[in-house]
Amino acid sequence: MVTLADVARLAKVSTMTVSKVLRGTGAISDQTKTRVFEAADELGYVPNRLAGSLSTQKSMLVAVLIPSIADTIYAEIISSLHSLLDRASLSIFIAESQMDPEVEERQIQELLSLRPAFLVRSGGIASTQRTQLLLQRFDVPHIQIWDGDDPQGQVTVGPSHVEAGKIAARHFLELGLGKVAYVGAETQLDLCASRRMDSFIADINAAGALVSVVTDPDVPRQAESGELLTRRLLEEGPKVEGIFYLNDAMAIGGLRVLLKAGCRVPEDVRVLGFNGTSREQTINTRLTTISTDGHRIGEAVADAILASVGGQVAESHILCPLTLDPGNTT
Amino acid sequence: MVTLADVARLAKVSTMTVSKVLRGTGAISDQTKTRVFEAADELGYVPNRLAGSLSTQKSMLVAVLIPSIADTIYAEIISSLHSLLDRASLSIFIAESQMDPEVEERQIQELLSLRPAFLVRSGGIASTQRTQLLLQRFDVPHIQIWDGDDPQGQVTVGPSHVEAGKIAARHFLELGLGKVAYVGAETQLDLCASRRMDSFIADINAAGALVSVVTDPDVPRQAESGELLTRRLLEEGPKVEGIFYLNDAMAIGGLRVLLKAGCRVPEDVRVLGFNGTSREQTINTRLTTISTDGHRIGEAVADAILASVGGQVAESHILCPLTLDPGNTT
DNA sequence: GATTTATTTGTTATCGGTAACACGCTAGAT
DNA sequence: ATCTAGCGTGTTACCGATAACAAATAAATC
Repeated sequence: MVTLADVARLAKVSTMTVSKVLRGTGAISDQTKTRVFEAADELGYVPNRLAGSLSTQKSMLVAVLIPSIADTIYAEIISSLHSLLDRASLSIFIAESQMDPEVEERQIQELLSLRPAFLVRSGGIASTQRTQLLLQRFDVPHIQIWDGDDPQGQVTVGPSHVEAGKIAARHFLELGLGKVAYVGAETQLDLCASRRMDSFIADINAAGALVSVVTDPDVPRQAESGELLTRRLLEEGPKVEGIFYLNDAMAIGGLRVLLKAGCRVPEDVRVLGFNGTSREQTINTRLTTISTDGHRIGEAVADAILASVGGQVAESHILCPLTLDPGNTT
Repeated sequence: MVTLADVARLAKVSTMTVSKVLRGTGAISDQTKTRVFEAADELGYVPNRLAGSLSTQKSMLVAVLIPSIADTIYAEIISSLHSLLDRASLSIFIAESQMDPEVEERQIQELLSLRPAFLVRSGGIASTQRTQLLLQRFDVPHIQIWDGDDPQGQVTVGPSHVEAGKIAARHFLELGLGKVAYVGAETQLDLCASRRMDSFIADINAAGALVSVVTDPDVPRQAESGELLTRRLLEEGPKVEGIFYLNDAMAIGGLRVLLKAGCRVPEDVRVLGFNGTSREQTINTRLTTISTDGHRIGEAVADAILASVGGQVAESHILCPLTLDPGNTT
């Protein structure tokens, strides 16, 4: 492996000089500069950032902890984050928490062991005591994404899920619906989904329009669960005019069941999802949903990181707008 | 920041002893073990892997370079890869090449500067000379994913895109179609897509069934481009009975245009995509497509990495199966 | 009780880079 | 000619860990 010393030897200077030349610091004559560059080039030298970071005590690494990389919203966020951090030579390493506080704790420990310059983590999870202690002790600049409701003095970027529930409720009430249901899945661990549900239910209830809440802590948040629980809802009996689902995947599952059962959508039943379907995938039926722009979150996070690395303190609480994304199911 | 020395001081032993205890190496009495553990716990010590890696000359880092994180297939691969590498305390670094050889070169350099123990990169891209030189020089164990056609002595995991084209052609021919078209987009940089196209065209041509090839190097591979190019295809005149698209997004765009134009699908025109739509998102119309299981690729990659880190050499060329994923558009 | 052997712990050097400062040299001021 | 600046380059110490070996302590053997 080629090291600074190798380059120094070839260029007949000290390692320090090479270090200075390659980083563009200090005063170096043009003559030695070119000699060093040539030597580095000839040897194909690539600096060892592990050593560099250890020495400078700053790492150029950004740690990202999210529930799941396969989740489009997070993939989107990371993608735009990457392209913006790239220019500043900040590298991204990722870990999945799977929405589990215990896993989160372990992963944060792993991530911190690389001494990142910044930590991005998804909020909306009930972190363990130790996790909080760890973050406090390490005092890594960090930002919490996705959960815009619960700043608690943290730097936060994300939408308000309370507002999402309210938007959904308002939408149904403005359509004049009097019989509305909510369909969810396991939400003990997902504080954001819980908040959407609670605020939705509260507003619908206040209007006297709530007929049913179908949730099951033992089913995953997938299309199949949407099918299952919607079937359960239909069996329960009460006529329903509008259903708000935990997410788009479940809403699509629900849609399938409703259509198969002969319900007309949106004439008989309106269906509303949350965050997930992409316009790219829409052929005929487009699910009406409430969504946030992941790229926007990515940008806000990148801004905060670049500010922090530059020694400044970022704006503390950025609320991302939610939009009712009209389809043809409501 | 808490260091080994801090723990050692508190436990009244040397740093070496602490190091041994925490890594479980060497012979240490139970007595000191507990003292050390307690001290580490009390201080909330998290080892510094930068320092550790520098010392041991092995990094426990896995670098991943893919065209785009937002692409579901890669997100899927990374997700399963992460869960499998997690147990071995291997961390994942990601970077996007955007299918651009120049960007790839820069990103590989960035990634190599972290001295990863393993490099995963997506193939199907015409790497620059310098990139190849760099990889050769560094001699990092690495695996090439996605492109299963072109081993070139490399360790490779992925589907054969030549075969994908053949599967598509066979499918159309078995349906008895005599007028078949291909619709693509910019593919100079994407060797895999080119291979699919070429082998598809060759086989369709051999059967005398090719009526049109519509590609445009200046449009991105999105649904909108599918719409645009399908419109162009329809305007061109020749009657078409089957269209194979570069990917699912474009196929879905095409579907929209075809349906709007009054074509019945699949009665009048059959539509076939490649890799992308998820069953989760399907409501009524499900695009027939050819796909590979990203999780399977992830597993194969994880196996190779774990073997490599364990000092073994992995199997060199794993061809992932492609399946014709039936929908209702062919 | 002396010697060997096993067990446990500590010392020193090193990984590849960088900060801080020291040194040598040339050039202009006196 | 001597002194001082300032530029260019090198020295030394350290970042936080670990490998390899040395030392100290305890246990076992004769």
